[in-house]
Formats: sequence, structure tokens, C-alpha cells
Amino acid sequence: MRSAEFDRSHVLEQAMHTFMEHGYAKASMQKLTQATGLHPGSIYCAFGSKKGLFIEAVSYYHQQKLLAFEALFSDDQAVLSSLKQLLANTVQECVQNTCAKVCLLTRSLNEIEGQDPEIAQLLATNLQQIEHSLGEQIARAQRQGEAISDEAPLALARFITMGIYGMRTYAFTNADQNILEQMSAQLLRAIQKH
Amino acid sequence: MRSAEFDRSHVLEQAMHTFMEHGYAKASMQKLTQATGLHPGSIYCAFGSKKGLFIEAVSYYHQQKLLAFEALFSDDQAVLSSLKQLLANTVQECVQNTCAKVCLLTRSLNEIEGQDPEIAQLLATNLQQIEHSLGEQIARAQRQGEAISDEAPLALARFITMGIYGMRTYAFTNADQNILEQMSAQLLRAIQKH
DNA sequence: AGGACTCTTGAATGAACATTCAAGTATATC
DNA sequence: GATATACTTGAATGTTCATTCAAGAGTCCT
Repeated sequence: MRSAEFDRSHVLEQAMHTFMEHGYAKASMQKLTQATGLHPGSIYCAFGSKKGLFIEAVSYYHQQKLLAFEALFSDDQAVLSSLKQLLANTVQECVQNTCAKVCLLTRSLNEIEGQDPEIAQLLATNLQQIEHSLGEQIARAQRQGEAISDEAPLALARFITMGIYGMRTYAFTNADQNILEQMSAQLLRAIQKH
Repeated sequence: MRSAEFDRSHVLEQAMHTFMEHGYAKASMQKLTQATGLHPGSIYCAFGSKKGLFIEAVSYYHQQKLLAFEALFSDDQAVLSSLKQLLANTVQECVQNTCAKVCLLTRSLNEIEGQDPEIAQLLATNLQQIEHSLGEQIARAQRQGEAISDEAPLALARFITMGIYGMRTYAFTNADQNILEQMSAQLLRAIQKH
């Protein structure tokens, strides 16, 4: 026996950054071997293929986003203020000048469309899971009497989710923090009671 | 002298469809020659490169969208009803099962990020032009006393634009017509007077 | 210490890619 | 109809790509 010499999390972290920076197609194996420090053979041994590595990197990204979401929406805090923070964090990501400005899930979903149904399905499922969690939080806000619209919580969650997707694409045309903050405020207002 | 044997508009139309279906990177010259009926040499003679062909195909797409926009927002009609129709048309595109479901501009913008600043700039400029036209229409609606929020027309136009971008990405996760129509209604409500 | 097992290495492989160009072909002008 | 001037053709080019694999090296067990 002999255990693998590399730290799987660290490799996935680097691969994730490479895919975020270059997209799926343009993240060549050469870039991936440089970023991860692994040789081609090791990547194929550990992940099977470039696609396999991508799928694990996506899952790694998704896991991180889920954890951040759960940390943000802790039970002892108003849902609306957590939501406001979620949008503020998204804006902060969008105005970065690093690969952190992109959402690996939404960017890859746009790229992969019509190419690989298996990857598209994985991305969609991951995004829907976050949307679903958001729906639960909005339902909680309604139960707790926060000043939120009495529409179906899932409809409100979808609307916010769509808004975040839209902001991410919008930021590629104009990564102006003030504009993105104004959009966040408009989104929040749209789901509040008035 | 001898005039070109192919119809430039027809070639751009076919190239546009190929880029919409496969994205920029995966639309290989082989697929492009098959779709357009042109041989590689002819494409390079007429458009310089794959990138040159893409840029012209994007401009062709943009031109079409601008014409459709102007036809929709004719002067003798309430802006809000044209806007409603614009969103309904977008939903119809999103639920198609053909390449017509994607917006070449937003999809390419997501794909190209961090790869080719020249193309990114072109896409952003084209998208901003439509956003700007929408802003003018919203200003007109305000002047004509339609039941629309009295926020800055550009801010409202940005919000709708963002919403459309969001719906397009959302549709990749769940192309349900009812859901997309509900989102459209939520977007419209958010910019109306209340 | 020796042998068995497994992981690592990185050059080699073949496919797919964008691009070029010399030969071929059609048109226009005189 | 001859010549010049384009446009068309598609095989060839060189590059880049994902992937493989045989040789090498490390680790564990007896």
C-alpha cells in the first residue's frame, strides 16, 4: 500500500479556480496540471478525465456555497437582513477583478448548454438546491411576520435567484458597484410588503 | 471582376445559428463550413478568421434584435404593453427547444469572460445599446403618465435588463413557461407605481 | 532486507483544431 | 475569343488538445 501524495481538497480548490478563470473548454489539461501541480497521469488516475475533475470541482464549489449560505441564514437573525447580506456579498464578488467574480455554476451552465446534458443537469440541480434553501428561509420569514410579500415562498425565492443570475451577467457588461447595489435594493423591495 | 457567389446575409444567418447552438469555442470551423456551405478558404477570404466571422455574426444578431425592439416599441402604443410583450417574447424564446432559446450576446458574454477583451467589449456595448433604448422608452412612459415608478428611467431599464439576463440563465435550470411568465409579471410589478 | 503493491512521472499518441495556399474555375472586358 | 482578374476549392500544415502507458519510485508487510 501507498497513500496518495496530494491533498485532494487542495487540488480541487486549484482546479476550481482554473475552471472559474478560463471556463470549461479553455481550461486545458496543461493549465490544470500547472495549477494543481499534478501530472496528467495523476489527474486521470484520481478523477478519470477532465470532465470528472470538472464535476468534482463543481461539487466542491457548490459545497462551499452551501456552507456559506447556511452560515449566513442562522436561525437567530432576521431573514431579510441575511438576504440583504447575501446580495451584498454577491455584489462584492461581481466587482472583484479576480476569477472570484464569476459563479462557476451559472457561467458553466451558459457555456455547456447544448453540449453535455450530464453536466448541465448537475449544474441545474446544484443551483436548484440553493434556490430551494432560499425558499425555506423565505417561508420562515413569512411565519415570523417579517415585512415580506405573502406570495408563495418558492415564487419569491425564484425571483431573487433570477435576480442574482441577472446581476452576474449584468456585471460582465458593467461591473459598477453602485449600480449593482441599486439592483439589489430594487430586488429586495420587490419582495417586501408594501 | 467576378462577384462573390454566396449571399452574405444568408451565411451570417447560418453562422449565427451555429454559434448559438454550440457556443463560440465549440463551433468548429468544420461545423461552420457545413452550416454556411462555404469552404474554409472562402470564410477566411470574406471574414478574415473565425473570430472575424463571429464578430459579424454577433453584429447581425444584434441588428435583428434592435429591429425587433423598435418594431415592438412603436410610438402609438403604451410602453408598458410593449414591455409586457417584450418579456412574453423572451419567455417564448427561452422555452423553445432549438438554438433560438439562447441569447447569443449573453451566452457568449458568459463564455468569453477572461478570454478575449475585444469580443467582451463588443458584446457589452451591444447589450448596453438595447438597455439604453429601453431607458428611453421608460422615460417616455413616465412623461406620458403611465403607471410606472418615478425612479430614474435608466435605473428601471437596468432592472428589467438584469431581469431578462436572469430569466435566460434561469431557463437553463428550469425552462417552465409558467414559472418564467410569473417572473415576468413580478419584474413588471416591481417597476410599476403602487 | 526483500518482495509486492501502488502511486507518480512525463514523453508519446492520435485526434481535432484553425488556418493557409497553390491550383482550378468562373466572369468581365476588350 | 483571348486575356486578366477575381473568387472557389479542399488538401496540406502546424499547433494544441485530451488521453494513455510503460518505466520509475515510494511505501508497507513479512
